[in-house]
Amino acid sequence: MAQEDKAEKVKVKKAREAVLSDDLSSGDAHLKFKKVKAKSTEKSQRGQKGTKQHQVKSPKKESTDFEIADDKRFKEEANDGDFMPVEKGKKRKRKLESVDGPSSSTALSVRPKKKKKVPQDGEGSSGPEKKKRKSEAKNKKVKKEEEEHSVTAKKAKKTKEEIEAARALKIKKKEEEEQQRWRWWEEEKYEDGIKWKFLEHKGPYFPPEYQPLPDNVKFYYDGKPVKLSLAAEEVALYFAQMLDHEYTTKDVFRDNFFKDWRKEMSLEERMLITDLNKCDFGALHAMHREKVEARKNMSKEDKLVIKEANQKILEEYGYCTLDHHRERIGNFKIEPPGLFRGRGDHPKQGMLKKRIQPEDVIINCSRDSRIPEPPAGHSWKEVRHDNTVTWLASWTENVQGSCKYVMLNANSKLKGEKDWEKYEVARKLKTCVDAIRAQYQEDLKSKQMGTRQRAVALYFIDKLALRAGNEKEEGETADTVGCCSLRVEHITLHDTLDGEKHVVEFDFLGKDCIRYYNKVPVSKRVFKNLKLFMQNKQEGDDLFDRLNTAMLNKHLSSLMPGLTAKVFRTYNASMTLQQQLKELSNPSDNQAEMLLSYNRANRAVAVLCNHQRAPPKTFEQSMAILQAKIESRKEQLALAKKELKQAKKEAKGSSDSKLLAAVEKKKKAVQRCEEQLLRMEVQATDREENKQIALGTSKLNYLDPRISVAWCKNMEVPLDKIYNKTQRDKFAWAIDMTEPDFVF
DNA sequence: CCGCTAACTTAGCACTCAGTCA
DNA sequence: TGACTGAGTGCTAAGTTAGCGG
Repeated sequence: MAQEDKAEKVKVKKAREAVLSDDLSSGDAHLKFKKVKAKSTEKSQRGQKGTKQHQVKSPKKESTDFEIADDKRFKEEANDGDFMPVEKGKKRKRKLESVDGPSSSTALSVRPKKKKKVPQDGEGSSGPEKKKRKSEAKNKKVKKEEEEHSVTAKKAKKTKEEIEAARALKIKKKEEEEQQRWRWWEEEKYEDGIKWKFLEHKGPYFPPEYQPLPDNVKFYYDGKPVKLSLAAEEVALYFAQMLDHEYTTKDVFRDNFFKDWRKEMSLEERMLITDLNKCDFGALHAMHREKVEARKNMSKEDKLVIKEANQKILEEYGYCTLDHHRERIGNFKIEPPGLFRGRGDHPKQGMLKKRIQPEDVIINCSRDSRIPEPPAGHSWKEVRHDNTVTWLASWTENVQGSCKYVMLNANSKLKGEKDWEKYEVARKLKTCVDAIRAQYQEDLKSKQMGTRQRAVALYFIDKLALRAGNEKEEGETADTVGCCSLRVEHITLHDTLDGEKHVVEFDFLGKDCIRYYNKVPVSKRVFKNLKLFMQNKQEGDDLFDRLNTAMLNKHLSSLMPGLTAKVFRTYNASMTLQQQLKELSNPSDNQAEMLLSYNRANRAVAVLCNHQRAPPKTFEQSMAILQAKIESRKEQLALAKKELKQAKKEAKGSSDSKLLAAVEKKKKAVQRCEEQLLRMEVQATDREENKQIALGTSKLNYLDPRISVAWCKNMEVPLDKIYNKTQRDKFAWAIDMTEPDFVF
């Protein structure tokens, strides 16, 4: 009944309708004002270094282009109207905490192992396994061929045949896959809110049970060995496993861990173990390291065994049947227990993330499907049949109290359709963005403070691609902000800076504690408004005290159905890509140059969206190596030039063909050297530019794949140079439907 | 109106693996 | 031949948004 009832109650989905038709009813989001939360001010060390890319005077082409283009859009207007005074929000005092780099995570589960030893190309093997073996066999053969020059002709021929066979099989496999692909984008869409009609799966896969410590591995407290209860021992091991990591030294982490650990202890243990500093996890830690080491050094056979076992698990739990089609599940494994690692300065870091039992899990599937069996001796929390949602299983996580879901893979219909829809909404914004921009420019003069704040916020969201910025509960998460939650300490106003007028300097931690640092010249009107918003406020006060995301989004949805703050990010990202591709790519370029242009366009978007990454650990090192290569190449070039000169001198006046040939040879050597040097230098700059910019996120989430597909078609660049297999699967809909004349 | 949270997208980092290099 | 490395993949935290119920 849940299914039917809920289906009936389903409200009109604006975004969806926006895709399909133009007559849309707007949503009925409620206005809301939350109590302003106090927040901490300290900045993370993390972003400090890597923020050049956002500066106004950036030397990089891509980062300035957007701003120049933008500045044309935003015409300066004079004179401000008068309006209501600023109401000061009530704020609590903030606590000061230092922030450290992001935390990392270490999977506890056994991972698939690499498979080196390849059995004979078996006719018996099947599925993906077969393909892999074939290709591995192929590689092996190629190597062999190179190594052994003396192999008999017969043997060489056979090898070639095998390579040919492997290639043919690969192509065949590809075709098969293509034929099996569910071309859902050619089908009619379901009525609103219905996500599926039939759903069957095996339930989530649970991590293995805890294996107690062997007797010879002991935990010591205050110098004395203590045999811990199973529950306490398990949690102790979580901590011991992380001992190499920096955050086990942090007070917050240690305190949280110790508090939660004590909850798992027996009464006696709790009485005895009262000080974390007296705990010695050394033996546990050593055991863990040994295990890791042993796993690394496992024989190929054993690794293969593990790999095959994982393959089996994937086959059994990794897929579901959705409306007659087999679809891959994204995260079918229940998250293993461990210690919570938040990002940045998270107040809950170190807390125990508990083991999820089947009794915690809600299953969602068709009533008429084979209901998944809970593990032996267990039962599900609930089995429901709700086809208005896309998840197959869910549970509540204990640290933050939020829901976790098992959902489908990105290449599934459910995800693909939603993605497509997202880009269609963004494209629709294109048709009314001028009007919206004009409107908020006008709103900058409004008599209503709220309206002015909304206008300025919208200006930031549009121009700088900031996130909406929901309020967050203090003490629950790290102190990060987005547009609506900006506080006065996050911006600095400069009447003039570096020769530019009305510059706003942003410096705050955004999602994932990634620092956003940017200096932006804004219009005089925006600047004056900001000054006004900051009047009589102090650190910790909200910049937009009359605005929140609900109000903003409500307003946006009245301007265009389906429009929300994040649509601007999608829209501006995709527009930037399209623009940059047009600007940078030259049809006469070769493929390498084409790809460089694509990457640069991609990079422009990543910079706009502030997608950063930690510089690779070996970055400096590998950069030094490259630099050394460049140097040695330079020397080679100098030498080659010298030799050329010498050869010329020798050949001068002579008509000896040998000498002339030598000159030609030297000339070519110089040329080759120059080319190689240039290529290396380009590579070096490219790598340097990319040092802390992550291209993947924008490619995966913000760039309409049809732009890239059309570009590839137009420029005759093979698509797999741009998208890897996973990405091609995810964007199958776009690859299939896009014509070269596609315009975002 | 308000607070809460379900549901879904977006995000960066850790780890693996295949190919390459010394 | 082992060490190294970059691309690809997995993991799960951290956002956004809509909708519900009091």
